[in-house]
Amino acid sequence: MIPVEHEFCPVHEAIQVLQEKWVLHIVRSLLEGPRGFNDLSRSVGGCNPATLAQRLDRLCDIGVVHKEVQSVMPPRTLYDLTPAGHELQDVITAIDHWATAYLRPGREPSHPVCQGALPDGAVRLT
Amino acid sequence: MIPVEHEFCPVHEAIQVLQEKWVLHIVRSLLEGPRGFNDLSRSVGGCNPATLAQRLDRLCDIGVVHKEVQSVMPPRTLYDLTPAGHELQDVITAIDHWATAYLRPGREPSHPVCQGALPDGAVRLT
DNA sequence: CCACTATACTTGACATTCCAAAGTGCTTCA
DNA sequence: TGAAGCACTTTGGAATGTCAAGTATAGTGG
Repeated sequence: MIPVEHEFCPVHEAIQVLQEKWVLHIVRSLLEGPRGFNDLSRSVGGCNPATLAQRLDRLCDIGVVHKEVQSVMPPRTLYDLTPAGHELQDVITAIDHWATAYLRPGREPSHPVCQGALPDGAVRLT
Repeated sequence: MIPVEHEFCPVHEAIQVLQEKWVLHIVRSLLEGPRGFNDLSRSVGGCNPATLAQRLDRLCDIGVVHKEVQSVMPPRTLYDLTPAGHELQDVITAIDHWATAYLRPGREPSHPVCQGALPDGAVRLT
């Protein structure tokens, strides 16, 4: 049940964090292993560095991501998930299951090529 | 594993949809049962009508939400989840588990009042 | 019967957020 | 020697989200 206004609701807070643009993508990438900034940027796909830096800062503050600066000049940094971050695996997995079951590409998906059979009630993207 | 660029990745698409502002909140509200527009707006909490209308349109197109207009004037509408929408319960549940385990309110959370014990690696909001 | 609330939105002006592009100083590889 | 990679930051414009007000009609309380 959703708590009434003015009560603290963990789920509400979690959604606030996870719905920020790129956050889920970032977590998903980091679940595959620690990465540097540019590497992460590529594997996330399409996030500009300004936004990415801001998201990473936030995720550090929150305690989901750990940032390890190996050298400042030349710059070399590693971003990794904290234990709390790793626990988001279940969320990503749930999304994965839902997506593969119900998501179909529309006429012009952002990342073309598709395969697999579609179940009843499949969903089309636009 | 995250597919390489230019391949269709259902998870990527799902994240794109779910990360849109208010979408997860909307789904969460509708999981509790069908609602009218204003009612939904209240239970979502803080989403303005313009954005809400747009999100609902999108979710309809995608096939996650069903809109039933009962009367146009005076206006009376019901929004409900489709079967595909209901399957998002698992995603919300996963977020719920993570949130209650790892999310702590910071010094000034948006919805105050908190309770429960905090595990190792708990996360603080800002 | 009259004021008041509620419904589902839309509109237009404003605020916030996001993005693409370019640049930084230094190292490594060709 | 020169090009590319690293981790970002800065900048101005573009997209996105928000706020307030307004619409036509029915139901409710006094």
